[in-house]
Amino acid sequence: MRPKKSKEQLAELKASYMKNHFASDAEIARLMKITNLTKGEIKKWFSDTRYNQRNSKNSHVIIFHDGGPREGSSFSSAANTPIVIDSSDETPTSPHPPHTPPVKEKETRPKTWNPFPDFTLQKFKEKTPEQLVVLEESFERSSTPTDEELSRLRTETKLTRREIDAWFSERRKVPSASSSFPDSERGKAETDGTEEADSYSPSASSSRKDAPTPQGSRNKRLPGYSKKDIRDKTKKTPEQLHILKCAFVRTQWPTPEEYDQLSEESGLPRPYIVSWFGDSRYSWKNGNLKWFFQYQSGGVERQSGGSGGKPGGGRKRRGRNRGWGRSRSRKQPKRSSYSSADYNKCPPSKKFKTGKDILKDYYLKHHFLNEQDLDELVTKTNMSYEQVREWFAEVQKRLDMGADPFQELPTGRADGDKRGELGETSTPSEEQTSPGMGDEDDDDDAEEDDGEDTDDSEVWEPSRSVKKSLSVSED
DNA sequence: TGCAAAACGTCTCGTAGAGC
DNA sequence: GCTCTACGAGACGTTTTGCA
Repeated sequence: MRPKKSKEQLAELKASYMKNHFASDAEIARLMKITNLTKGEIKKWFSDTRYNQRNSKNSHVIIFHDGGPREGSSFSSAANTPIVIDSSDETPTSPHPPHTPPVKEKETRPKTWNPFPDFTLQKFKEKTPEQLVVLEESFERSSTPTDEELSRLRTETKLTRREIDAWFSERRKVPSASSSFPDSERGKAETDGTEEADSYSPSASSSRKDAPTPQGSRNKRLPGYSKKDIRDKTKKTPEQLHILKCAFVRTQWPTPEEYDQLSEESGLPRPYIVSWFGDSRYSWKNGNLKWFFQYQSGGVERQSGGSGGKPGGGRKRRGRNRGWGRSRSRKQPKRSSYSSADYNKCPPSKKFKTGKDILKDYYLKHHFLNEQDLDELVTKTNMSYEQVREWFAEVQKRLDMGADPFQELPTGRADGDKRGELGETSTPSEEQTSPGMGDEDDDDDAEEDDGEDTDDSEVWEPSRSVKKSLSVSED
């Protein structure tokens, strides 16, 4: 059961939303007091509301009546004022109401972590000693709370079901509270009034000294701990990193099952793994993932301390190819499936099909790139939009120069040639749209991808960044 | 049963710190 | 200075839930 927010809570949230679609810290603090919701819940509500309003059918003009769309409870005085919302969603500035300056979302975001002294616990979704007592008591009764119990816990602790679930999940990993939750740690947590107790789970219980602190979110800034302490606690071991890196080389978008599997394999909490993959993708996209090629080239086998092996020469693997924009209608992309054994052995790349031939065939047939066929080409070749365009541009260029247009053309990583041809000279941004596309089991995946991706190709569109770069290149 | 709200999972992106 | 890593924030699409 997911308890809905009460009318009063919604009214307050909506009233606040009316004033500003991006709640300030002060406003959130106020809402937290009034609504008894956590900061995360409030922010989530704002985020979802912005999103939903943009996507709603008549999102250009949103009117919150008193008490909201359904209920007629009291509401703020500003509630009768229509709000014009730009639903273009092209920039993060759109959700801002007219009376607020068009500040970019990223600019509104604090540059650094901003302490929130009065609401530290909520801010970090950390649990108070009282909450922990309730949770512990419940856990002692049953390690797997019923829905009823969850609801009760939620009511009592004011935590979200997700948080409670996560706590139980982590708590179950701990053999016993006494052994896993050292007094010193508990004392610290309690005296700090932080959720260190919450983090007692793997970090304190695991023999892996670097095992991080899980509990749903990976981010736990613990007052009383130095940043170094925190980083040390959350730092992954070389072995764990190796497992993750091997998995990353295989696929940059693991399935949920694979995340689970990796979590088991590495002993890391799942959220950490998900985050790590996200970070790695971002680094990869920006060309900052130096270890990637070492792993991909097979130069790293069973390493025991960071990346090693022979450098360079590897092909990037396709994870989620063609750039998966935020606006993409998101089915789960086709992802590789592999056994857990694969995680450790970083299987060597194998030869895969080339998208070059597809492009060549297309070119021979049409002699130019028809924009309408771009999606299809991207799908078939496992190349990015940019790469396809690049390929055609190169053909044209070579034709203009009177050279053989098909000799060693850049087909990107779809056929593994890009590394040696364009890849070495391409900028990270040039590579960003199709991380590691094509390669090894893409031989197989490519076939499957074609089918599945084609299904979603109707709704897929390149990410904003891709679109942007494309439009630039078009210019 | 259909709709709307809420929850959920995962994404990208920017940034800071640690280590080399 | 560079690379890697961790973290915070918000966006987005899907699923679940509650209610008329």
